[in-house]
Amino acid sequence: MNDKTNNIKEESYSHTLNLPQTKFEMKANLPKKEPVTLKFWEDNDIYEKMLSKGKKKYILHDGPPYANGDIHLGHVINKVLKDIVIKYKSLEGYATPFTPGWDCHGLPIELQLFKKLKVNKKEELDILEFRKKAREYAQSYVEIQKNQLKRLGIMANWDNPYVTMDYHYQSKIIDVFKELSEKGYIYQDKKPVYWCVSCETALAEAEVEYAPHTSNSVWVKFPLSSQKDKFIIIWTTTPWTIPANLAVALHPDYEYAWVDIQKTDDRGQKTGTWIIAKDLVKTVMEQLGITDYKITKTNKGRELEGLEYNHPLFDKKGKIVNANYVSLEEGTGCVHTAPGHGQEDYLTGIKYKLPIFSPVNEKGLFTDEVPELKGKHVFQANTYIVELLVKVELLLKSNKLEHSYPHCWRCKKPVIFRACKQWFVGVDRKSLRQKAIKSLKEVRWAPEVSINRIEGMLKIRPDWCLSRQRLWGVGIPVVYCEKCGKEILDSRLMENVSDIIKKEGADAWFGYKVEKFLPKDFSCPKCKSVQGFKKDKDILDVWFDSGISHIAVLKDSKPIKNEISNGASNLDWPADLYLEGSDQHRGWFQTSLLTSVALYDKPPYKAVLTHGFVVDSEGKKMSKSVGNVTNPQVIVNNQGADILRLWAISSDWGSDIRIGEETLKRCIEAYRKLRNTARFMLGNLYDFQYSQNAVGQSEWLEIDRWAYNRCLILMEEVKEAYQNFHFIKAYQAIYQFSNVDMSSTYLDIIKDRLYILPADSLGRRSAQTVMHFILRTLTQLISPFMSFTAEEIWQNCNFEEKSVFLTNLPNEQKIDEKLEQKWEKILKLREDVQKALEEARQKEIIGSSLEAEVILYIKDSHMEALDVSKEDLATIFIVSNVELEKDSKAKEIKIEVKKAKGEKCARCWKYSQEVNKQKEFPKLCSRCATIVANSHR
RNA sequence: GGGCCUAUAGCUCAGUUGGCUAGAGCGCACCCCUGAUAAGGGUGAGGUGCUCCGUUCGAAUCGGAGUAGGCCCA
Repeated sequence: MNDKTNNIKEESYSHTLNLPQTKFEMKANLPKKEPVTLKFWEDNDIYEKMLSKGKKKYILHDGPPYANGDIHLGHVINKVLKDIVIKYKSLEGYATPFTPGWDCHGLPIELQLFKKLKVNKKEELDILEFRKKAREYAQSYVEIQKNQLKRLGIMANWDNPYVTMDYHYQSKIIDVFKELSEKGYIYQDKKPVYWCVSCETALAEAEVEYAPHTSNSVWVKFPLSSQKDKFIIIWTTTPWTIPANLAVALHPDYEYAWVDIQKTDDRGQKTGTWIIAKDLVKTVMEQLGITDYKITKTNKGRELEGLEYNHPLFDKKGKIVNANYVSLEEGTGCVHTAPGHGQEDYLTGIKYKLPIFSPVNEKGLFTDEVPELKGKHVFQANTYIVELLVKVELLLKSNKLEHSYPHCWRCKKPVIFRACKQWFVGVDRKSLRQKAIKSLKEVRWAPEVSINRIEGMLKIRPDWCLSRQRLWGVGIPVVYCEKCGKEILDSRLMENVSDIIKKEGADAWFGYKVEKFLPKDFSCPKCKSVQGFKKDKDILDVWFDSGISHIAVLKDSKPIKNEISNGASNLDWPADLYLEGSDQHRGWFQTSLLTSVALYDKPPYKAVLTHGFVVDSEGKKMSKSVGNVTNPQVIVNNQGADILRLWAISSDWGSDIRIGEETLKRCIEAYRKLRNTARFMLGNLYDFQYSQNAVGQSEWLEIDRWAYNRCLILMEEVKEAYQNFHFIKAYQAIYQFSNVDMSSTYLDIIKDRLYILPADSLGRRSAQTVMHFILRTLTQLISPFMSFTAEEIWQNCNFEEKSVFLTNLPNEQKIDEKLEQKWEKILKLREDVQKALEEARQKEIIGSSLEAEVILYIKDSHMEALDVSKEDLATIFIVSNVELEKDSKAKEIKIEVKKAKGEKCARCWKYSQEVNKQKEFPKLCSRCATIVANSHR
């Protein structure tokens, strides 16, 4: 060892400093650490204990995701936002029992199973066997999704979620159906559905696929009733629906022409005056090969509304109606309307109170409602109807047309629209619609404009069709009299059904014979028959299942691990908050509202928050085919759940939420910054025990009081942001506090005190006391979103409570406005000084700021206003010396930067003229010399 | 096609009732530090405020038209 290295060793005073020490690693390694934290929460029942700390309750009612598939980012944003609300409310001292749910019945699961089991016709199935498999399938996804959600750090009543296929829940569904029925909301009517005549089954939208199909397209004259030789001309590709024609729809705003056909052809068919949309006259005439015609007048569609015509085939009348969906893309602008055979036709039928006429049975054969065609198959009937039309001289033209047409996904045969009897909730019964709309005002909507959306939808929504011709769901508890066909809504019967389902599940309805459910002395209310009843075969719409969750879950809640949570886990009705994606305006928000207003006259929620959808970095929706889907599991496994949670809170839920590479990069950077700031504080608290080392507030140094004050201000900001559901604002405030107020200002300034001063000195303990408070508060404030990391911080510091989630935010303290104002000025001055320092650095006068001496030339009047000693200013600027000079010419303050006098102290690195002037520690300034000397004794 | 909504720096967001050269943090560039070190500090450069038209003394902010995108319908 030569002299030089020996010297350096002697000159190094690092070992005499209080440098930070912590086991809290800089590198997060979240994918590895998070599971450990999860286990900690689980082993210590942290969630259950968390519930027991508050008396006031805050109920966020979970909207049930569908039990199929893996968790995607939509689930993530939704559940993380919920978790943030809950954890924050808990910090405020509320008990926040949160019971997650799953929607388990319904078509998607059926379809998955059909694929898996290679089933062709559902009639081939043993229904109970199938339902058993469906239950297993749903259960398996409940477990899969539950684990994925748990992994995200969502705290909830995971051991006892609500699943809509629970026997208890299923029986509740029947109970609500019964209550609605008793109040007169439930009725039966017909409605068209896709129907495969080959499979003899109703098909859902998702079971229909479009394929080319050749149809008979026909142009037909419908004679007006009151005016001779005047006709309205329709065009259709499904002649077989003409027998069910009840109306012809015109667009109210389009011009319709009365066209005189001049030339009489051989068959005498192309004569008279025809009504056709004006813009289509030319096209239609060309299609029909007519050259000689004249438009005599025109009318708006709305002016023709109500005109009557004679049905072309049968002795009945139809009328002209208006509909906005009428287009001029093809046909004549006059749309043949058969309410029993089309979705739009149906709605028009409802609007004009037309019967939903559908004279076709399940095999596709005409019924005796049309005697002329009885027994004929609809597809074969096409030709026959064309012949009939020719016979009555009303057919203008017929040809083959290939177009896209719905086909059955299983047998690949073309499907038809056929009206079936279905059960409905009458939205206009007992003013339900008006009451529901009125009740919207009692709810706090976030964002506020979302009330427009649900109100708009509520205003135009049709009656709620509850029947689904499916297998996997809760049966409709209704029977029919076989003798007279009467449908029977009977409360006693429904009670029986509910009781049995509660014990055995909804399979019972399908498994037992009808007699099992009939009450004593049951008879048909119409024909008084006492035997011969059959069950309704349909199941309830799954939206009904989830729409009653506020009843099944909130009104009828089951406590969890009661001995720990002290009963606080019981839920309350109505919920404080519903929080779902914006698609639920049509879905769950609405179905929940309707059931609630119908039964209890008020909404099931006090507030509703609607968030946008997750889209890619360009704002486009994610889709497998485009290949822009981000998989949350990948992020969790590579970066950690806290990164995703950070992304969730740093996004504005009010509109679409973007995610992309850069977004995630920014989240990771932000995460590191927050983590490191916390790490620094942890490291500097290694020798601090609050009970032994804390300094009373009155003894704190001023800058410590400032930092404390800033932290109080932050809490206020965060609190207000949360009250407004403005999570991102809370996050940004926290982040900036950590970054600006702490990392680059306060922590940088107090390093000197922390490192240099004796461990137990007032200056150091004062800083630590405040830092302890700030770290504690900051950790609490990030815990709703950076839950894993917050817990990790907590476990690395000697705070009293077992977990950050068992704490409350500190009581409200008075904010020192005066101090804040004063320091605003000081920090502005600091900024200016830093600019001056940078200039000096560019000129190579200084490198580190401690190499500088700063001279402030201050106008006389400002001298007192500054109210800080030059020693404090030097500390605040992190320079070696500050001199204050009065200067009457200075505008306010002029800043000059010089190379600091003296030499660098080997210990504190400040420049001082005292260095090299002492015997014992020549390389040190007097402050350090004293400290080192004392520590040697 | 209809209803509702969104559009401010590379990213995430602020911008009260229309009013000073449109802000913040991050990122980026450059510099410093090497006792928070795969860290920390400083300075700086970035914006046709989606486009066009209009109201106004004055518009990111109000009105109209359009473009792009989202959700829900059709």
